[in-house]
Amino acid sequence: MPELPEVETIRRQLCAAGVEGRTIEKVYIEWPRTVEPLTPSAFCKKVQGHKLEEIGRHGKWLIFRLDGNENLLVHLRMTGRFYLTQGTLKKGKHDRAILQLSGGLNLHFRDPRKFGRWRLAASIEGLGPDALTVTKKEFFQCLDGQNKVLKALLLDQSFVAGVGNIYADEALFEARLDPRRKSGTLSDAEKLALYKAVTKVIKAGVRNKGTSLGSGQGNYVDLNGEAGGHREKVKVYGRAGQPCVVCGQPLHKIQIAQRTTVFCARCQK
DNA sequence: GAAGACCTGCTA
DNA sequence: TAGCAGGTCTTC
Repeated sequence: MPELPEVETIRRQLCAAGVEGRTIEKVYIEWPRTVEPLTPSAFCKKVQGHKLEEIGRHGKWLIFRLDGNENLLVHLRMTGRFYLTQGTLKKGKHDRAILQLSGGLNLHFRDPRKFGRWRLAASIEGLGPDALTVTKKEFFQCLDGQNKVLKALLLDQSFVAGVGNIYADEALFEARLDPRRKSGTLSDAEKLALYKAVTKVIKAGVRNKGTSLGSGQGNYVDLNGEAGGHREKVKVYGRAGQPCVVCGQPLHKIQIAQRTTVFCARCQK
C-alpha cells in the first residue's frame, strides 16, 4: 500500500520520535517469513545489541543503518506499518516483528497481509534513482533506450524508485499522457512534462503526509495511526466513472500490467 | 506480456 | 460470498 510519500512520512516520524541513536536490545519475529533470507533466530542474533544509527530511505525501502556495516532494510509492501509503544511490551494482533529499543521504546511492525519484508544487507540492489530527488538529467538518462508502456515503466522500480499505482496514475494525468503510450514515442517536451509530473505528485504526497483511501485494514496510516492528507488531492486514482476535474468527462478504468489504471481519455494523449 | 503466488480483511 | 486491494517475485 505505501508508496514513496507514505514511507517518507513514516521515516520522518520515526526520526522525530527519537528512534535514531537507540540500541536494539531485543528482537521478536512473530511471522518467520518477514525476515529473509535468514532464519528468525539467525536474524535476531545479528541485530540484537547493535545501535540503530540513522534512518534513511530509497524508493519504498526504509533503511535502518546499524553500527557495523549492515543495514536493516524494510519494505512495507501492501499493509505494513510501524507504531511505537513505551514500557512493557504488549504484542499487537498483527505484529510480525518488534524491536525493543533502549530507553523502553518498542518499535512494532504491524502487517496484516504478511507481505512486508525485513532484510539485512549492506545495500539495496536494482533500484533506479529515488523519485523524490531524481534530477531531470537522470530521468532523461533512464528513459533513454526504453520503449515500455508508460504505466508499466513508472511502476518499474529499476526505472525510478518509489512510484506505485496511485502516484503513477496521478503523474500520467498531471503530464496529460495516455498510460498506454510507449515511452519511445515521447517527444522531448512530453518527457519533460512526465519528469515534472512525477516529481510534482511525489512531492505533493510527501507534503500532505501520504494518501489514504477508504477505511480498510490495509488502509495507510502513519506512525501515529493518522490517515494521510493527500486523499483529497487525488485527481484520478480511485475515481473511475467520476468526472475528470479538467474536462468533466467520466474517467476510464482499464488494466495495464495487471494493475488497475484510471485516466481521462480526453485529456491524456 | 500474462498469470499465479504470497496473504488477510474490507466492501459490495 | 465473491471480488478487490496501494507491491513484488517467480514461472510460463
